[in-house]
Amino acid sequence: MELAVLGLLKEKPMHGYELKKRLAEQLGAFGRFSYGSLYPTLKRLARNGAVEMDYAKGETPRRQNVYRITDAGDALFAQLLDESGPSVTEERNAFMVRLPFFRYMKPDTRMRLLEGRRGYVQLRLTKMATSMKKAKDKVDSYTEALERYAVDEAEHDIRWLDDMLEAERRNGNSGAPTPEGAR
Amino acid sequence: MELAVLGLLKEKPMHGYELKKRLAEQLGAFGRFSYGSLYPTLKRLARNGAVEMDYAKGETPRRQNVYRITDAGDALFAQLLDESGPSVTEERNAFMVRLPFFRYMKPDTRMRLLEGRRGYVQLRLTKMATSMKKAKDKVDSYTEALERYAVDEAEHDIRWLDDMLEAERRNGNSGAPTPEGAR
DNA sequence: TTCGTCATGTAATGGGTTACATGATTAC
DNA sequence: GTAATCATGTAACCCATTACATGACGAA
Repeated sequence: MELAVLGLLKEKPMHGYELKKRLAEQLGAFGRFSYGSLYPTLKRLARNGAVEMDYAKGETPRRQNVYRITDAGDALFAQLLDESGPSVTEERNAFMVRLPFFRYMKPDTRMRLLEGRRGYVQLRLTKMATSMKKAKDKVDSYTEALERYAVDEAEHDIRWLDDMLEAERRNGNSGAPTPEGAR
Repeated sequence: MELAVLGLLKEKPMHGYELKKRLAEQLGAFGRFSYGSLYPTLKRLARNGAVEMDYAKGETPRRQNVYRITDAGDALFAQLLDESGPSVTEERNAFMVRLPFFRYMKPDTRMRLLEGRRGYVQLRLTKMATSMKKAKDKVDSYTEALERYAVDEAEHDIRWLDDMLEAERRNGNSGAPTPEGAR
């Protein structure tokens, strides 16, 4: 959430309501963003100096409370992008929420995430194949539908990730040095 | 989490470790289940009398602490399945986690969920189409990839849900009465 | 004897969810 | 005038995440 808010504010200053709309529009498929978490997040970020409001301190206008990202906010955002650990590659939503901000990443962070996600999805696919062979015929139609869904999605994801990886290598010049034995 | 644990325990009594493995196997693609939430959940369920352990009270054996669902647990499970509100149709993972337990639902609860989810996905699809037309050409390739992913998924989901709905109507005899004008 | 995996938990921390509460402005 | 939507927040409650801590058992 913090990350998404900072990323959107990097584009341009906005007030909470607008932020909420942008979040719903762009990331609505990969997470829910309610006022109950948005405003506290904004408050927290303001407390830490990552964002600032444009109205004179002291007053609390009821309307259009615009937030602007600060240098500290920029730094925090960069750090959040860079620190992305296993939870980002293992949770689809966490991964997807970062996608619109890939352009702010260093090329090798991008590669790390894409490859990390691909590896994870591939691993899941293997595990699913194994466990489905074991439990074969013993599942009802709903579980079967779930399994089919999960397998289809994993295969689709891998194709999709491969496309992105290829595009990344084509123009991006990766960031990873040429592999050892490849000269 | 509670729901998933109860659902698995309905199949047969299990200890925590086994439960964790089953969760990872069947639902790993739609949520992460760690010991840090599993054991507290089990504890909570035990406190509320929804599950019971098989060892003599007082002792705490270090090994194979088997949990069994009680009648109260059955009731709680049924209630959780039936109460599924908007969050279940709006959050893919919440929906998917329920899928293996559809067979325990009343036919009309099943229909409600399937139709609810379909409606929600359809709505998202429409909204995405609108907002993409507005922001056309102004998005970078990563955002574009995200949008394509979201649209593809939504379309796939609708086909998948339609298949399930059709199957449901074919044999299930729905539970919904024949529509008014259809005689 | 050491590695993997079986097996069970706790503690702190933090953040999300739901529901509530309020009021201005715009369009019909 | 009234409904929709713009706009901002708070409070309580709960639960998930992460990291930590421990130890037995089986196989190599």
